Amino acid sequence: MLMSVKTLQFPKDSPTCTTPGEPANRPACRLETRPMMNATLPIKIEPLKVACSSCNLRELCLPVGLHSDDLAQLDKLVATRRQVNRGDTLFRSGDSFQSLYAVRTGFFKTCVASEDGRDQVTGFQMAGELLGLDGISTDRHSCDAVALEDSSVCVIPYEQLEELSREFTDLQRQFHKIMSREIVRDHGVMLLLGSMRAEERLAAFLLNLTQRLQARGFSAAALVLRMTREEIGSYLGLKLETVSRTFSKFQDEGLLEVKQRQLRILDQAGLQKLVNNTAC
Amino acid sequence: MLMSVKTLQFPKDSPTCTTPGEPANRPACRLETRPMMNATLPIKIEPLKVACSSCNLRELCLPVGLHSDDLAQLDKLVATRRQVNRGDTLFRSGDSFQSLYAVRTGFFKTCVASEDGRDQVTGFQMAGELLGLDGISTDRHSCDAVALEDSSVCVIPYEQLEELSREFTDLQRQFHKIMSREIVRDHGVMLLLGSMRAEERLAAFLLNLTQRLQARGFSAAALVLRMTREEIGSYLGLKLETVSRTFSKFQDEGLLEVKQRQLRILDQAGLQKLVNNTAC
DNA sequence: CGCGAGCTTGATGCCGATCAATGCATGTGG
DNA sequence: CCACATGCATTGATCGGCATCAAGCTCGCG
Repeated sequence: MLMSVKTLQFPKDSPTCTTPGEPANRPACRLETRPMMNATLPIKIEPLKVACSSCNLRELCLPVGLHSDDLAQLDKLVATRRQVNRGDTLFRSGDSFQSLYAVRTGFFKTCVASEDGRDQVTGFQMAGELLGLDGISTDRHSCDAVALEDSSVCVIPYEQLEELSREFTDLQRQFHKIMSREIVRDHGVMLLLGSMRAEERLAAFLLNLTQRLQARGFSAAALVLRMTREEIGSYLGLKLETVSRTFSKFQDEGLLEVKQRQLRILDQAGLQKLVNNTAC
Repeated sequence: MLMSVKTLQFPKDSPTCTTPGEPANRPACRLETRPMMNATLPIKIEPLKVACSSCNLRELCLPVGLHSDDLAQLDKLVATRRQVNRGDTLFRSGDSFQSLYAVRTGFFKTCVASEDGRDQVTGFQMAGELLGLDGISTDRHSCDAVALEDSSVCVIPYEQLEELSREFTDLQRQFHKIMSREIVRDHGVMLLLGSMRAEERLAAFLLNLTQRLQARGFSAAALVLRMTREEIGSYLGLKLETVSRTFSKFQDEGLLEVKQRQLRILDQAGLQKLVNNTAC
């Protein structure tokens, strides 16, 4: 979240994707209220044939900028999908690292934990975003990835990705850009956590969220939060009460309409101002 | 800084390097007090032949795990050094991205800025650490890298690195690990900024610093800070007064001996306890 | 209907920010 | 060499934003 922060509102890299418009968060992201179970059921591996070349996320995901030859190769690599139900983990800290995952549908959070129990949400991932980059460093994952709604991911075996990217320059380049972008994003979050006040943090968070939804063809104005106040708070370095109060404040000021997890952005410019006009 | 935080004190990846021992921060890192000038003088490019294969940092830097063939290739790639004097910038946010840099001697900080002027130190880099990974994502740097003492870096032309890493699996792997490690480190900093109190932050910071110095053969007990209280504060999301007060508190408690920038760690275990025992 | 998870809202207190003064080391110019 | 300026660090006094503690509320579900 939060690219270089200079570009909070208009990330340079947001792919071109026409935005259909209003109908509040499309039903595509369904949030049926099902029991939130953390039980680790036997993992469903669905060897459904999925072709990157025909995926409607290809302009957002790993294949960005690849030509048909390369894409055909990538199709061979990304052969399986995996379904992850709400509340289930895709991987946990300590798990051995084998694959990266591209979110196909659904929504995830990643979080790290310190041994004394505290944990910190380090990001929220939606369609087209990659999960698991943390695992490359030590061949073990260093965070948990948890589905916040029923989701499916494309499995990208890492060894094979390395192999393929030795052959295809464009794929190599794209992969490196994705890793670098994650680093830049993280720096933006550090800036947020290190120097912004509660209102600014929440405003920045909301703007970032709507941008990313918009890039995926959703309305920029209406959205449904996939995460709890506590998860937002963890991500932003705030307590859930503060998040809640700040939502209420924004509502009082006419910036937002808040009904539990249903949000409507009424004054985007007003939110943007909050992020910029700090001290003054 | 701050790897996965689980491993704050003993990072798995710290290379084996015998530690010579006591003599307080070796004079190698000299800090002659020269005028702190920010003027951008004509950049000195020193085409000194530097061989990774004979560099005493090769067990800490990009060459980790490479065999002699690969190393010979890397030597061709990394042909130039660049001197960066204290206060000068190696690169700035917005500069076009061409190369990565490996710190050879000296000490750097990197910082990002929001357009309203605030800025945030995102890291401190010492010998063997890589600078510039942020630039890959957009072909422009997204942060400033500033030398905190007279330093020299090895210039690693990025295009050539990509090329070479297509040829040499080990180099590719090592490079990916370095990027991933940076991501993991960033997550650790987020945990710190999002959930720790001032004392814990400073303790974690000091422990991390001494670890890294130790990995480079310096004493774990005595060190000279290369950065100001304000820079430490920026990195840790605190004000300089808080940093100063916390140093004093640690001193009162017998954990440290603080004399301006000269530090002596008196009770490492005590600091470690602070990081773990939070709310407890 | 009643339970529970998640959300809202109020009252209070504390940690760290802010404001301000002083100290200390270094460098400069008379 | 001293007086002074400058940059950085320390320390105190005060203030405020957010955490904490504590009720209630809402909504979906068994």
